[in-house]
Amino acid sequence: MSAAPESAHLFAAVLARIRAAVAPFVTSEVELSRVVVESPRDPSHGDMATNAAMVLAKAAGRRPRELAEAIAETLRADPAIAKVDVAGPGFINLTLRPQVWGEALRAALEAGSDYGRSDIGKGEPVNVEYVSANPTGPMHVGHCRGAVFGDALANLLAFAGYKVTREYYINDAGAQVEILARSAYLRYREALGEEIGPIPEGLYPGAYLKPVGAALAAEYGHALAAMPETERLRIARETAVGMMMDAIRDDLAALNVHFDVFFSERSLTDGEDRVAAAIEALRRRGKVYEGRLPPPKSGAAEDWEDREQTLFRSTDFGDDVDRPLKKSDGSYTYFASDIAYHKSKVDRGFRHLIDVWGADHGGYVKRMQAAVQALSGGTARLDVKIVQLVRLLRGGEPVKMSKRAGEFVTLREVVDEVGRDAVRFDMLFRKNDAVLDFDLAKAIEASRDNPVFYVQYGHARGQSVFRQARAEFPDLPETPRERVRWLRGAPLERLTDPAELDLMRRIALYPRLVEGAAATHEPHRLAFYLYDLASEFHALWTRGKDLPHLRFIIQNDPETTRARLSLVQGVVQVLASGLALLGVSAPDEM
RNA sequence: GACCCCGUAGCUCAGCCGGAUAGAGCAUCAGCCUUCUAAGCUGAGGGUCGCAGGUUCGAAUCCUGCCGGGGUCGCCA
Repeated sequence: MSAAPESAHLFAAVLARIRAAVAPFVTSEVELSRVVVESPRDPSHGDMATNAAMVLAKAAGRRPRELAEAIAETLRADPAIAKVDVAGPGFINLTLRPQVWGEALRAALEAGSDYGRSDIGKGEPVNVEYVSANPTGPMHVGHCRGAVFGDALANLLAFAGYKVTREYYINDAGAQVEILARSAYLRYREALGEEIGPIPEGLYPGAYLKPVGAALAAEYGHALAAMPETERLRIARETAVGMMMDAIRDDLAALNVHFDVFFSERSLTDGEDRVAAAIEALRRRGKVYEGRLPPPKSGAAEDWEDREQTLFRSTDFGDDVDRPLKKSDGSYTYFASDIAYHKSKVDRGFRHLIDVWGADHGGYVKRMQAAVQALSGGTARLDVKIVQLVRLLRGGEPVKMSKRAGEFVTLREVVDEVGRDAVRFDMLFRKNDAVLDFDLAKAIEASRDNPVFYVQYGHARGQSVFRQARAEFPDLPETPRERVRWLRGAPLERLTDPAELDLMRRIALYPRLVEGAAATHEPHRLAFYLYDLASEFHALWTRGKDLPHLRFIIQNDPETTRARLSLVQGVVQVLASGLALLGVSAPDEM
């Protein structure tokens, strides 16, 4: 960054300089990792500030302010830094030379759609498992948030240099799928003309199984009914699961969500018993034993039966009680299957595991993390992201859903009504672990109230400036890459208005923001950043109304115009990049 | 009974690995349209960061306890 930053990542470049400057005072890497560089809230504190002196003071055995002065002295020699101040308890405030912001913008433009990409993941494999909805019916609106969250997180991680596998766990074993099979078989009889009457209690009543029955009838005619029960239920089950998964895949595609791997629970026990193998592996590590559990503390425990059972020692890893691996009938618990499934992830070489779960599974986090820790000998880490409940509203009023009557709003209905972009952005415009109100009426509103519109409109507005500019400069190219070439050499030092500098700073922040969002597994940060960026752009745009000299296109001043267009291009580019990571389109006009 | 999440302006929410005087939108009030999309923008008022301790140069942020709201618990997936 002597004159021009070698890295497009301005913050990383400055941090590297600070680290170099503090190197003589550092005694351990731990301290160094606490040194951060940030942009201060108060502009009078300069462009960037670091806590280095305060963090290192104790270990260096010097007073913070004194240490700060010493570090400041080194930094003053830096050609990219115009001014260094020591303030408050020991902050080191840096004012960068003005052209640094222009250089950062230039670097952003040259990087194009790769701006913000990083290699903090170092190509390491990371497995992101999300949705994993039971294949017993269509996706409902509750699945949206996890789907969108997982997808955006996977995008972010890939952009941050991880090798991402997007995975869906199909619960195609167990009691629910047996019910599905029976329900499908009933629909098959119905398709053959039999009068089946009301669907019996305990079976799935949904009409969505009628096509499954019809398909079975079309393929097997009356032959299916003549088969032994286990055989015909197997066929009914496989057909039903297959058709449900096709429907789920279609629904997910409507949301622009796609997976690399669909992992079948049944496959764990189909050939060799991999659940048994997983339990055995844990037993070898001394984490499985036969024992008794205390009775449950709450609820109606009338069917509680004190017996010896196979238990996983999850309390060794901070869980409250040890967890059963087998039911009283000898079959595996869901947890046991899940252990085998996560063992598969570890065995496939993943050390970074991320599971996206609904809030109702919150109680399972500890035991699953315990299992992964035990399975991997502590080498793999499982981060479980809980997505909280979504409350579906229309104009502020809750949308009525009656589970008993089988009336639930499907994912497809919501996407069809408000569009994929609104669903995705709104679901991400909130921390994952806080409940979210999703208002169908607001989601399609074209106003500042509606964040997705506001951000997309920022992009469209930027593009419209270029359409307008083409009237003035007929040779202005359309594609981003050629546009950047056309803008090369523009006098960016003419961008001096506070609103322009704000935007340049915001653009320079993008790579750091992406890294942070990826590292903390928090896509919502990106959504908020884009909102802020769009807001600053709208503000600048409108200033041109009052102050014509601030307009992007200046009639007889092609060079200033090129500088301004460079800024607009930066905005457009970052908005497009960020929206793409969130899986939201960036329209050229609205 | 235990565990998880939440508690920040009247409302909805941000607050990055602890940083300097806690931010935005809505709502309220006062303004801005012969001009690149007013589908927008500018400004003002408004907060004991649930409460009480602790950790330290420094706490909305970390720890402990309480209060309030939501969720989960069992060989159900």
